[in-house]
Amino acid sequence: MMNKATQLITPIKGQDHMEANKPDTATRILDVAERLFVEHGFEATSLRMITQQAEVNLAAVNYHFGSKDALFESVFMRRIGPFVAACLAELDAIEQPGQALTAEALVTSFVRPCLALSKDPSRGGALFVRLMSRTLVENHRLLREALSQQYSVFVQRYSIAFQRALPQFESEDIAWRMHFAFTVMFNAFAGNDVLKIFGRSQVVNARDPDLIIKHLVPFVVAGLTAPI
Amino acid sequence: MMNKATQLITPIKGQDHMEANKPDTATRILDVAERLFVEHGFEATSLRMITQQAEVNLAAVNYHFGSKDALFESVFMRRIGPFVAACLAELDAIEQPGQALTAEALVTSFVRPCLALSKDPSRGGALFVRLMSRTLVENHRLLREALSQQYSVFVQRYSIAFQRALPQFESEDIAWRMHFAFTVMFNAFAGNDVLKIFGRSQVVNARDPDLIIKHLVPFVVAGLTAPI
DNA sequence: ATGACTTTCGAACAAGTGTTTGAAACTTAC
DNA sequence: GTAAGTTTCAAACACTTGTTCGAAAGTCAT
Repeated sequence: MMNKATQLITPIKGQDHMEANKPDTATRILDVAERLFVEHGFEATSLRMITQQAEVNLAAVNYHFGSKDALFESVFMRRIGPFVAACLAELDAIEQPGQALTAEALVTSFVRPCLALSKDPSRGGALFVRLMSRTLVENHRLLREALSQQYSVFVQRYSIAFQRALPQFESEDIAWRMHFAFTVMFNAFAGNDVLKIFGRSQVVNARDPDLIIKHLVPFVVAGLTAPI
Repeated sequence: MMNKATQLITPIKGQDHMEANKPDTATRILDVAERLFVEHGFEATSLRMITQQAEVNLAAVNYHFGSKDALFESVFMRRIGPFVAACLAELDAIEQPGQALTAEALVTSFVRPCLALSKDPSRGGALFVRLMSRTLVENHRLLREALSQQYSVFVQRYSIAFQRALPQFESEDIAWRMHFAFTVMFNAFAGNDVLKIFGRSQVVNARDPDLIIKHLVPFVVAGLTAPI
């Protein structure tokens, strides 16, 4: 099986006869798998669905990724790194020592990468946020442990930042409000419309990124800063 | 196959030799299925897992409910009716003509049935809210259509109520805020902790109903009533 | 006790699942 | 051109899935 080193080199290889700029086999599998995992969930997506739509052989998944579980991990890991990095970069920009740190700036620092993601199909578009929201409730055994160790810096950075931005509250209260804030932000970008389950929601386009931000930021900031 | 009429009568039947007050076969299936659907999701839960834990024969599911899809619908329908009724009753109580209608009262009218549910294992406990949050992202083909027609009254009642409680806002803004409010309320009671996916969350007991309400209500009310 | 239902049970069904294998095709370097 | 290495492919693997069926067991009114 192809190892990581060769995988990083292969993009430069031959591929002379341009066939509609068809991406790598592994990339095509990742793209299709990402979409299908979001649409139908992990369990309901079969490898045959993926390989057919990706126009690759069935065995290609196990050859390139090892197993279905490992494929899911690869799908997830391809996006999470850059996303977290983008958030931390935004944090760096607003955490300048002299500058005051507001809750709104913190909310925006998370919302902006979500917006950028939603508008850039080459980076998975809005799919990744939806994938995260699915992963959240599906409670994947593999990811929970793998991620919780690796990306705890994300929560730590935001926790410290929120402590600075909301010095009037105790840390337990802040933790709860962060919990609520990230919940609503994630689900808003994922387009999970709770009210649709009870009947036609009034929100006409719950997945329009600009509209989301316009309404989302004031809501979250107000919730975060409300007096206790 | 047993029809609905007989099903309503059967609870009165024999069952003389008390066997630890074991419930009906159909009820036992519903109870186990509800728990497993929440834990593992619809697709990842096999009929054999259900029938083994319920200590019934494999064919019992198809005999009593017809199919796995129909079983899921039954699991869901058993809870949704009483829950919606409880919310509407709360609404009735606070919508007295003379009385002023506040956003906080509306939030509480939804949160109280959630709390009652969480504390009453005989009605599914917190499981049902978690089931709803799973169903929400799993986007079940069956439920979306069945529910959207039947329970549109839920959304309509709350829409009208929120229009009354927040007359200073346009209906589009209210729709968005309702969208956010119900999103965070549902996920809070479902115990979906977004931050856990990135690392250890600071919220120690995100599933304690009383703690949820204490922190949730101020957050949501502030978000709903924030000036635009 | 008889007969009519209702419910349970074990066994089997066809279809779909993730994974493996070994040979073929392709690519690359000498 | 040859050989080594990489990638694709068709076929099969063992296994699980939801569903069906007919017989056995249980229930109940007469």
